[in-house]
Amino acid sequence: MRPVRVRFAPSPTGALHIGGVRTALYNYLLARKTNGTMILRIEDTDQTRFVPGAEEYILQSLAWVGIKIDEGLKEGGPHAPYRQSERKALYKQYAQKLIAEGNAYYAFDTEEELEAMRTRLKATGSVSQQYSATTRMMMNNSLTLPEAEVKQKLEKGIPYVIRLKVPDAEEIQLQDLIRGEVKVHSSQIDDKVLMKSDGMPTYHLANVVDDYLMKITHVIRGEEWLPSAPLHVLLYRFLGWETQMPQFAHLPLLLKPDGNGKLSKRDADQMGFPIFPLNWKDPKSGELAKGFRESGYLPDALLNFLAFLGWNPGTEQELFSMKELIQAFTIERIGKAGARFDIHKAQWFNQQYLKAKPNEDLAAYLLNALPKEISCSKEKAAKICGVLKERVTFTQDFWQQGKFFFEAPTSYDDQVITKKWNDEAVKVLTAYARALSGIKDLTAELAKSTLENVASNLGIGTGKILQALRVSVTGGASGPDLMRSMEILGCTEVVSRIEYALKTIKKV
RNA sequence: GGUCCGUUCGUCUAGGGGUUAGGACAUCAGAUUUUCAUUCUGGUAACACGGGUUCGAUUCCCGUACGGACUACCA
Repeated sequence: MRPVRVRFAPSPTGALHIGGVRTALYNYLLARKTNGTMILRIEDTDQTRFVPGAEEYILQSLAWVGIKIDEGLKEGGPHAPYRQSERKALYKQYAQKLIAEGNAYYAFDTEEELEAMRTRLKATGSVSQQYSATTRMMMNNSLTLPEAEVKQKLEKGIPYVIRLKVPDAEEIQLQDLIRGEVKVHSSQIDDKVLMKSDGMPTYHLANVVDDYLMKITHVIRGEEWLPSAPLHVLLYRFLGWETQMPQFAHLPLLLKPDGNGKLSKRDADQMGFPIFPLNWKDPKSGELAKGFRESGYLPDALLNFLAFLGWNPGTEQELFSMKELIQAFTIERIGKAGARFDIHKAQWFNQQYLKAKPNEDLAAYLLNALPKEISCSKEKAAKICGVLKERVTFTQDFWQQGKFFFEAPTSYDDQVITKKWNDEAVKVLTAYARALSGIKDLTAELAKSTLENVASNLGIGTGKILQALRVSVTGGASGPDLMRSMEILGCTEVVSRIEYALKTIKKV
């Protein structure tokens, strides 16, 4: 396949949600696979919805998951600027061209007039209340007004919008890479606003103009754009760019876990799991939405999970590195139906990735979570992660499950005490602590053999007192391999913990 | 309401005119294990429905149902 030029074009109206990350990912995979170019374009044509920090958030999110941009805000590129608000002046000429050629027109209708039109149409039982071929001649625009009056209004600075003059009876078809041929009758499309009264273009115009100017070859975006795709085709045609029109691929949506509607920003946290890559604090409401990163997910695990929501390689391999994804990815293998977002699968992926990581890498997560007053060497942290890695799902589990390595227990698991803390246990533990205190470098093997010796000397099976030993050393009823844990703790600490337990735990 | 898109185990999906409809997650059971977890083995579980086409449809076609998206001077 020839090198593609693809773009991810979010609007900075809030946190980038996970569906957007997947869209970015698919674009990125295709770009890398074909040795093409990944472009990031910020679609900030709606000034009323501008959210401070959103743009930076998008950048950081993409960086975190490992999607690298070739052309964009920070990277620059031959088609800069990559922020639509900074390209404002550019769009007008194209709108003007459309007007000059009779494919667009000025409209002066006020909000009230538009509303009146809709209610009037509704009252007459009309099936649609759109500004379209059937209604435009009843409205306040350059098609109905005398030329002089239009000119006068324009000169006087009366607010206006520019609308596309959609042909009234034409079958518009497009070839979608995922869905095949899609046909829509032009009568179903309304006379979309191209230029808003504030002088900004709408998405429809801006997106077509920029895709053309930036030489985009493939538009890969969410299915929510499918209904307006024919409109975009029309725009390409009127602008004389139809032969250079990019190919379209409309991705299946990411649905809520219950399948009821598309996964939306509002679902964050309410469902008990993140849907944003990073923590996001809404600057208006101050509400904090949890991110995947802060919830303990690894970026490559999240990416792997996301890649499989709507795409699959057709083999039975499930674990894919970014490199492998790039190699295996094809648009043909993207599915058509919406995919429900199932966090269980994401957790499983995370677990797999955590397990596969070298202990030294994992150590960072533990070190990071450590309270300031606790210090720990990298080597020790790596060791701890090593014994813990088979049992963690999230990065923060290393600290949560490994706390006992740093803090001697002050309370003990009740169930173990009632069930396993008996005379035999006390006898063995007392002897064990004594036996251990002579040892300098405690290893797991030595800890085990010493325990076996002590126990067998007393005629007691080790199995019977292991739980008691665990509870005295860790305070808990379950945890990683006890002998290896004791090796990490060191002999002195182990002995003191056992002695403290022996003193503290009173069996009634 | 209209337009468009979709529909294989609970979930993500493979498959495709003749298959014991495959895998993974989840779930259940058993095994291993010093606990819990891991791991291993096994089980439950799906082609939305109705018509065609065909010797034969889960697969192709048409309907219906259901779901979703869109229907803004939002993207």
